[in-house]
Amino acid sequence: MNRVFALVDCNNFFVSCERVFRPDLEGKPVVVLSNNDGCIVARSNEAKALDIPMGAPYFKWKTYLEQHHVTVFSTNFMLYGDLSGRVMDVLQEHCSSVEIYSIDEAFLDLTGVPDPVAFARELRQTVRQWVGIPVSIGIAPTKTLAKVANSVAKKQSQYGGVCQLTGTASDDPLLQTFPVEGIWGVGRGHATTFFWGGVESAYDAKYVDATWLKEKMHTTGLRLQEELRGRSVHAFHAEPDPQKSVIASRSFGQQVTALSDLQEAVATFTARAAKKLRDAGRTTTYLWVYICTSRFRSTDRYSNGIGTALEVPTNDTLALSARATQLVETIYKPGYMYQKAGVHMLGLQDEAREQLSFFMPPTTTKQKHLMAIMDRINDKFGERTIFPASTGVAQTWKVKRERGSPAYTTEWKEVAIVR
DNA sequence: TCTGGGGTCCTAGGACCC
DNA sequence: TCTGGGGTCCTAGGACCC
Repeated sequence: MNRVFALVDCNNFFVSCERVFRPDLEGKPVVVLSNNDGCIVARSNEAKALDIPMGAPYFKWKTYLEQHHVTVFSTNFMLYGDLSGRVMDVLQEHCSSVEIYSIDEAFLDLTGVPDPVAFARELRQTVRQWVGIPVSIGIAPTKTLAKVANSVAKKQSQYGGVCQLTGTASDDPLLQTFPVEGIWGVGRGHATTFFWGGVESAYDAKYVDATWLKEKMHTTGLRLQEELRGRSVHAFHAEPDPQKSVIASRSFGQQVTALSDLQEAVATFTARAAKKLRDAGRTTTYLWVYICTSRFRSTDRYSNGIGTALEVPTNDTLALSARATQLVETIYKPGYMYQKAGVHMLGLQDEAREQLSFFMPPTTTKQKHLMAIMDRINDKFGERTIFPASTGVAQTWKVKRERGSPAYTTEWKEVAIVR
């Protein structure tokens, strides 16, 4: 039996989240900035109509935004995460098989649903009513086609937010109008390859010679084509795979030069990543640290990273911070204006599967207990209520966030007040 | 002055072993 | 002086995603 997938995608998600609490901004241009107020990462349709590009640096567009009375928000991840959870709850309530794909997207397995389009229309209404977030839904026998259908549903109002593709030749007229670079999995590199091969539309990619495709894009290309032809290659994962890595990194609010500042920042990011590990019940076996100057400056650039395999898998903040600050010291070069630092933890394992080493003692019960207490306090009273001294007190490198909306749903002191 | 952050997957190439 | 080939594991880096 043919599978039927749906892709539910929130429209302009971060902007829609802000509008839930600012209904006066409905119909008006709104953008949301990335961390550090660096880039524009979400735009309302009205902002898109003003030709404000995705990823544009804020400082370059500030004047233009003011001139056109665009409302600007700093990023508010607590709010977006919370509303995302509420959207996913609604989806899970109406469908038994949901794969959460990102903060604003989920695949549903609608195989066996008698009228998927009618189902999707109703679901769309429900999410809008219950959570206040508008969504678009694409339906198809493969994930790639569901993505295409979703994109069409979002951009062409005559579809009313729901579009279905079948995986047969009846898709072809629509695929002819769909640019190849809009396909899921086609980025800049593959788009260039397609361009030189004369492949312009999704239709062209569907019927292009498979030998050529394999030579140029290897299995990635072949899989993409299979999916466009209606044969499902990308499996549906109702249960998420265990996470394989965690990253914590930030650009600094202002550039720093001192080793001690970098170590403080790296210790802070390490603490954040280690907390993620503990929350997920995972440990890490490999720690990687990097520091770099701004990639936009033309001179005096420096970037370097270094990693180390850990003798004993751990998620202990103190142990990891100590290693991380040592590593920073080995790659630090004085005289540079550092802009960013980060920590990657790789080779994650299940916490329960503790491996003993001949050379090092296992993480002691005492250390685990300390971490548990620290987490409990910080979960209850807010991040960094208590923290290791290595992560610093002044944090001169801390991010900038000048136009933030309140944490309406996750902080009692900031809940919306009805007048 | 000011340009995001967190992930996954794939491939190439080196090290090492037999 | 002559100097193989195949397999596996690891890491780095590219490409892509949201």
